[in-house]
Amino acid sequence: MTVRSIRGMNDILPHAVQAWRQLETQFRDICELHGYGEVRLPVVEKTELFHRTIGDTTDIVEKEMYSFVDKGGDALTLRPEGTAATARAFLEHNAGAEEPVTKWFYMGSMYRRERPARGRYRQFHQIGAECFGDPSPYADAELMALACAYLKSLGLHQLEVRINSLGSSSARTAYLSVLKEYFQAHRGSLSEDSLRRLESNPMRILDSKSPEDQALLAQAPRLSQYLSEEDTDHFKTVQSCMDSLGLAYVIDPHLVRGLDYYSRTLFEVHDCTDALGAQSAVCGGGRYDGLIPLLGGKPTPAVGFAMGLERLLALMPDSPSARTPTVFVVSRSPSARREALQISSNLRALGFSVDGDYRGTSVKSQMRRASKSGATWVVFATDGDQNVIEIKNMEQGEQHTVATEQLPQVISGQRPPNSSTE
RNA sequence: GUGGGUGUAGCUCAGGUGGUUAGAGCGUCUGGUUGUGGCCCAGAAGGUCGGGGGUUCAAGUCUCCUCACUCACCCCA
Repeated sequence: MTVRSIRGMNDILPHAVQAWRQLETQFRDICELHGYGEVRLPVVEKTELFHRTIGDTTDIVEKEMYSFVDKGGDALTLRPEGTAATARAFLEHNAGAEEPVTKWFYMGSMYRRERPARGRYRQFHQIGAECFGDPSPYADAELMALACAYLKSLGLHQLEVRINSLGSSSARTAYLSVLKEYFQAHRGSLSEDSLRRLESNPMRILDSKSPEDQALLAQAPRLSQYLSEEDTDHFKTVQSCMDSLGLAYVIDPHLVRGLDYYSRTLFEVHDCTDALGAQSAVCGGGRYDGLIPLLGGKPTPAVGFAMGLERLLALMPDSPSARTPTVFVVSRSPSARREALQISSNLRALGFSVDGDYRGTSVKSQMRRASKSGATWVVFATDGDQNVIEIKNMEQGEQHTVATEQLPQVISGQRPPNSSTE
């Protein structure tokens, strides 16, 4: 048996990389338009970082992390997400002391030992943006605007932005106990999954898909009733900002997060087509004013989001591979291959993209490859006179003999080929 | 993690009730007259039928296990 790649960890071949690059460069551009700077952080962190930020009871930490002990005895983990490390770096470099507001973005591979499915892999790629130091609702709105601008720039339109507010941690604690009480009182009619969630993560019951739970959910106490006046004002301002920016959204009272450090604004962007199946969320984010203190920093407001590139990719129309040379060098005979190599090298030094075929196959075969490559010019290499050279325009089918020294100008279109042999 | 579906050439797929050298299209390669592409034509290469056990005179076809992919759930972005 030949060695195969790890389950859930995929190769990305040249024809696909084109689309990946588009996703990445587009994100860089949009982030920089919004005043965000790129950070590049390690793929491996101390396991403790994720225990402290994500929490010990979540599925991610409990059973999905790639954790190991290295030869020095340190407990390390392949990062399962990007926010924890970004916050760690923010604190480690004391970035908050240099500037009042720190706006960073990142892109990279993340690792989670989940069961692979469409749009979900064990090595997957996320892009994300985090803003530290600004508690205002305007920061939330700007961040969502960034996310929307990015998705729009990719040509994705069938999307829905869902927002909700979790309120401050005190409001949420109060709500949580009421909610727990409510579900306890009706535990007989809860689905099996939700019964489990009642112990591990009661808020999660709110976004249960089980039909058995729906009736109960409709009557469940609303988080919005437990928000403080400041929380409510904050959320209202977020909404009015979205309105004035012309960004459509729906308020989803059942939108929740399992993690404790989230506060106030929460948002997700979902795909409305069925292209992703059950994995319809393409972007998730929100405010996490409680995160930095978990890492030992002083209270620092923060908002951020992350998107999975595999899911975005699944929504993108197929783009043609763009590895198209402008010149294809054809060797008239096997002995002309040395000259073909020389011509290619000279043209490449001038910045032309050049391909060729040195296998010594027939001219016909080389021409077929030249045609398939999409090159606009074929240059014929021969053993003979090196002062002139024959070239063929593959779009018009015209063949010309030009002085070798004029070749660069002709193929770049700066000088018309003067003589024609066909 | 739970439950379903699928797994045959590089790719997309055919291969009723088990029976001789496993097929097609696309792609690749070589040709179709003396050195030149895209269309067309011909030929060739390429498969231990995901892997391993079992039943059988005989298994791509039945059975068990295993691996991979995929869908739903779970979880998440």
